Amino acid sequence: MLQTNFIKENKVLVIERLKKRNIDATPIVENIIQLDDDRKKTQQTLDSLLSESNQLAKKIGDLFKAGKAEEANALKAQTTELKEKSNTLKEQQNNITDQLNQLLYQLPNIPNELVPNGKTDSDNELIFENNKKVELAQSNKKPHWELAKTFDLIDFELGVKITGAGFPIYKGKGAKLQRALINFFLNEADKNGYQEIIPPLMVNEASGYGTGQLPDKEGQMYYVTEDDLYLIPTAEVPITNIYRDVILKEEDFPIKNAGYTPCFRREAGSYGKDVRGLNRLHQFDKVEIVQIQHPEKSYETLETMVEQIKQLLNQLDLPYRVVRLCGGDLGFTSAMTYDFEVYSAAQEKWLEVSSVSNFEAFQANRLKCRYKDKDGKTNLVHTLNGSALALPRIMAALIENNQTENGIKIPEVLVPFTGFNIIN
RNA sequence: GGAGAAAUGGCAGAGCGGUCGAAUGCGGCAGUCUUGAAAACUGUUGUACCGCAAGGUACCGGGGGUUCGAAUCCCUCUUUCUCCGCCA
Repeated sequence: MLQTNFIKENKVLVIERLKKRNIDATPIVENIIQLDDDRKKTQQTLDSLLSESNQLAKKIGDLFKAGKAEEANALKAQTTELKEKSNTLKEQQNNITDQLNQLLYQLPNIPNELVPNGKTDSDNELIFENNKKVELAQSNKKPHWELAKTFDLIDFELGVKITGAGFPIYKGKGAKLQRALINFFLNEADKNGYQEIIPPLMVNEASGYGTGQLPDKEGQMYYVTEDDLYLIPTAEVPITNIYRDVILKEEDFPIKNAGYTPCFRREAGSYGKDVRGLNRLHQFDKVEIVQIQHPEKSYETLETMVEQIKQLLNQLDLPYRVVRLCGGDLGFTSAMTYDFEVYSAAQEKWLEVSSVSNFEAFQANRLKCRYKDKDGKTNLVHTLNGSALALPRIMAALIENNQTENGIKIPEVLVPFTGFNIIN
C-alpha cells in the first residue's frame, strides 16, 4: 500500500497517475488525508491524557510509600475520569486507523510515468519483438492438446478424474520435458546470481497481506479452512515474505532469490477457449525470480530482469515479444510491468509466459521491509519479481512450434536435461 | 494426539506490581592509543507514532482482563523446547 505521508505530499501526482488506471482517486485521497489529520489530533489528546495518568499513578505510588494512604486514595478518584476519557479516545483512534487502513488497502499502486494510458491489453506498448514467428505447414499445425494426446505427454481427462479440470497429469516424456524446463530455468537463475529457495506451498494470512494477495484477491487463492492457510498462487508470496518485518543494511542490496514451486489458482470466472489445454490451469509450475533492491536502483534492476528472461527465450529459440502493460492492464500492486508473450504458430496467438514487475515501495510498506541508510534512517525497500518462467505455455509453444513430420524436436539447450532430442 | 516447561532488545541473559524502555555480557558503530592491526580504554547502539522543538506516547510472543499503576498477577491464542505415543 501507499504511504500516507507520500499521498499527502504528492496529492496531485497520485491522483494524476492513478488516472492511468482509469480511476478517479480524488475522493478516496481526500478522505485519507482527512482521516490522517483526525488521527494525529486524536493521538495528541490521547497521549497527553495518558501522560497525565502516568504521572498521577506515579504520584499515588510515592504517597503510598511515604505512608500517606489517605492522600493517595483521594487521588485515585481522579484517575477514574482520566481512564474513561482515554478509553473512549482509544476506541476512536482505533476506529480512525481501521478506516484509514481500509482506504489505503483499496488504493492501488501508482503507475510509473512510462506506463501508457489504456484500458485493455490491446493498449499495451510493444517494447521488443524478436521476429522469429514460424509458419507451420497445414499438416503440422496441431494445437498442443492434440499433440499431447498423440504422443501421450499430458493427460487432461485423467487429471479431471483424480482432481478436476485444470489439474493435468504429465506423463513419460511430457513429465521429463517438464522437469527439464524446471532444471534449465533454475540453472539459469543460479548463473545469474540468484539464491535458490524451496519455500512452503502454503502461507498464512499475514503473508497474503504482505505481498498484496489479500485482502482484495481472496477469491483467487485456494484456502484451507481447517488450518487457516492459503495455497500459494506464486512463489512470489513465500519468497518475498521472507523479508517481512525485516530491517536490512544498505550493503545487503541486491537480494536475489529464485524458487521453483507449483502455483495454485482458482481462476474463478475463466471460461471458453482461453482455458483449453495448458492455456489456463489451476495448478502449474513456475520458476520465479525475486529481488529486493535499493529504491534508486530498482528500475535498473527491472531492466536486467527483463534481459535475463529474454535470454531464456532466446536459448529456447521461441518467437516472443515484450510489452509494457498499460494502466488498465497493470496489476494492483505494480508500478510497472513487462509481459513476455511467446507466439504459438499452431494456435496462431500470443501466449503470456512471464510478467516482470517493479512494485517500488508498495509491497515493502505492507511487508514492513526497510533498510537503514548511511545516516541511520530507515526507509522502505523496493521489491521486484518476475516469472522465469511459467511452464505450461512454454511447454505448449515448444511442442506446437517444433512439431515436424518426424515428431517434436527438443531445443538443443534442453537436451542435456531431457536426455532425448525428439518426441515421436 | 497426551503430559510438562518456556517466550524479554542483533544475540545471550537478569528482572520483589511503582525507582524498567528494561541490569549485565557479547556483537555493531564512533573515538583514544598505534606506522597499521589486535588488545585495552571511552562513548554510543531497538521500533513506531505525535510534536518546530523540548519532550511525550505505545511496544518485553499475539489478544483480552485485574489494578491508581503490569515485563512482573489472571484468562486465552500462537510458537518453541523436553518426555510419551504415532509416523514419511
